[in-house]
Amino acid sequence: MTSGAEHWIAPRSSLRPLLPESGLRVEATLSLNDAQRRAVEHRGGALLVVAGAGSGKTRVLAARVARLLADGVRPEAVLAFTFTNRAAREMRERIERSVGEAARRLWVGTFHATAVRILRREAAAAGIPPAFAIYDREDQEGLLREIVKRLELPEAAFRLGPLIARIADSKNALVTPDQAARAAVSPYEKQVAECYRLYQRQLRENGALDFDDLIAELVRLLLGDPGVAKRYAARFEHVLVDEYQDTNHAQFRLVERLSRVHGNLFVVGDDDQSIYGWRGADLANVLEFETAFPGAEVIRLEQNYRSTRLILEAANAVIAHNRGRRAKTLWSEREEGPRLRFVLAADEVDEARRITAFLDERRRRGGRLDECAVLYRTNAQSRALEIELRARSTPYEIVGGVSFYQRREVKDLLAYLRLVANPRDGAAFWRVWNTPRRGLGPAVRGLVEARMERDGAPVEALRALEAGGTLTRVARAGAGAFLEILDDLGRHRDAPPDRLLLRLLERSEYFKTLESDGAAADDDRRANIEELIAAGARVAAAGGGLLEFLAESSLTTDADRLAEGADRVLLLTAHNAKGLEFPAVVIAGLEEGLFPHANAFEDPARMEEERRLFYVALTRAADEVLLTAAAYRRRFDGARGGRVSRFVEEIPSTLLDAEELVTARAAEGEAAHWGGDGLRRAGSGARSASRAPAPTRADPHHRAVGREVFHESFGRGVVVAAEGEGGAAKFTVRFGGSVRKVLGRFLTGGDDGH
DNA sequence: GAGCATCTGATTTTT
DNA sequence: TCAGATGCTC
Repeated sequence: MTSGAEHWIAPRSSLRPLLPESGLRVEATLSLNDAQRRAVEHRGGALLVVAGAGSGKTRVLAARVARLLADGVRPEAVLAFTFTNRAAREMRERIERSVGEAARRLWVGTFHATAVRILRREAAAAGIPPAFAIYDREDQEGLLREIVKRLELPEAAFRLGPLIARIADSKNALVTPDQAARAAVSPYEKQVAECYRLYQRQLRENGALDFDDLIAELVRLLLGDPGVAKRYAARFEHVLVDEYQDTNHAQFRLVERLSRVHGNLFVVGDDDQSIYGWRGADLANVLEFETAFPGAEVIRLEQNYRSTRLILEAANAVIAHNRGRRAKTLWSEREEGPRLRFVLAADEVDEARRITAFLDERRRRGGRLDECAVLYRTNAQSRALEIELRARSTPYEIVGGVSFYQRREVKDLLAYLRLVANPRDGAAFWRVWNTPRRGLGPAVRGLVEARMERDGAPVEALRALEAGGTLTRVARAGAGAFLEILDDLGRHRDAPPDRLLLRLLERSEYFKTLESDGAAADDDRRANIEELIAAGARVAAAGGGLLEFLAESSLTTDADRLAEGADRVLLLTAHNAKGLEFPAVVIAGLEEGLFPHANAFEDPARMEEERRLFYVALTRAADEVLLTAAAYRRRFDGARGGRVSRFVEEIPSTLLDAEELVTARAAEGEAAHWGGDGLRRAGSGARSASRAPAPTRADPHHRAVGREVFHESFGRGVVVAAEGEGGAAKFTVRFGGSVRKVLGRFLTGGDDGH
């Protein structure tokens, strides 16, 4: 088990960090600056390292661990928490480079992976099945959908998303269903608490834990079982935490419990990079570190080794607008570098075009695509970019979105394996009991559910029904076929996961279901299945089995699958970009309502988090930054125009090279009409004056785009888009700082075509 | 029970 | 715009 467990915490060999920092090749401790060295050589006790962006925190963490080992600390006495597998992998690799083999015996992993590792060992004490399933978002939704239905709650008021978020909040705060019920005041809160209670019962019956349970159950175990708690706290002489600003209350308690015997707690964090408040991250863990751990010391790392001075200045200026932070100012010894560029595009298509043009231009200067990343606030923004990049044959790779392990075919196959590991896993059972089709539907489902009252596991309930005489001939045959597959797999449960998958494919004739779909989609699916098999083989090669494979599939995200080598631009959310760096960074969609997102408008604390997110995005850049916004953007509910993001305005104009979309008409000398709030800076940049006319498109209506028009109440404006014919024609017009959709007949001037 | 048409809600971020 | 859920028909 131990060697297997190592695997899913450890890196997959084919993956490498995207861009090793330049100082990396130098032997770790040789090149440390004074503050870094003080951190690495800290005598022990609690230490908070406030590490600004690009200040070499990963290096410090790795050097710290290497130092501990050099001082004679046993590797298995060192526990290091990270938030992403990528960070865990990187840390382990760095340590391995300086200390070699011993690094493998360290406990380095994400909070969740480490929690799984401990919970599997201590399942009996924790009162959970050792082969517990790990439920993802989809599984959670499945359970809660049933519960909302059963309680006959109004679906509109009890949407799954907010419901899951509330339950997660409770778990992150270590609040049990009972406590939630007692604390509930409003009828709504009471019903949420009831959902939570039933949900938790369902999880138990399924032998499953959700993500938040992994941490919460471990904390509960450590708090409730002094024996176990003492064993682990005594074992880990040194506890380290990366990205400490992202810890929530449950994680704080976990860290606090585990470090209490030896008191050697080494945490690294940057309050300015806290971007997971919505996931329960509590900035107080950083801001009040010395209170929580009396006698704790604090060391600041403020020298940035990544970005040019201008980029850093811009980032400092923006983040200075936040109040709740530990004051610090990053500085760099690097050159000044070019100014940051800002482009206002007409719409998201134009924006994508400008970004592609930027990439092309950079390539002409000799740059490589894999030095570039396009960052955005929401995954949906990738679509317009993709279309344009594809049209221009510019290679790209999207990180995030629908991840590999969420693909239908992958989840289907994994559901079979989940059932082999844990027959009580209802979510997995209902997912595949009739996939591929075998004549089992709602009628039989009712029978199975009734029978489950007695037999518990759905697999056993179905078996009982099949053996009995109640099923129709078709259903009976279907049930028999399904059970046969599960039994067969069960007999080979100890086989390597890839063998198990191959056996499953053969038995279930899963490929046959693919043939009914379109050929292209089929090829995709086949490729995914092959990749899944390869993943299984990798786990097997590392000594892991079924459980390790399933854990890996649950705890691995798309961001962890970044491969190096290919020369392509990376498309990813700002959240996903944390911890990465690139010579050139594009931040797209810088509009009020998008970045910062509209949901943060009413809440100053959330607005500060948006700003931190922008700060994170900006500080990913080493040499070059392009900021883009679209005057109007198509959304699922129609066209929407906005103002340029306040974050752009917070960058001192001396650092900004503002290149704006100027219409054909305006180029003749009336650029002022684009001068809305965020756009006032026309002319501050060297190349702002004469841009090409607004983009033309095949659609004839777009002849109006770029025209200057007049509206009775809104005044003068410029058309950014048009649709419809004649009197029904609608125009999207930018009036000063705002963009509105208006009917053509209310417009005058320059509008000859309609 | 399967397959098709229609409707609806979603888009904030993820271990 | 689109994917998934729901409802209807065979």
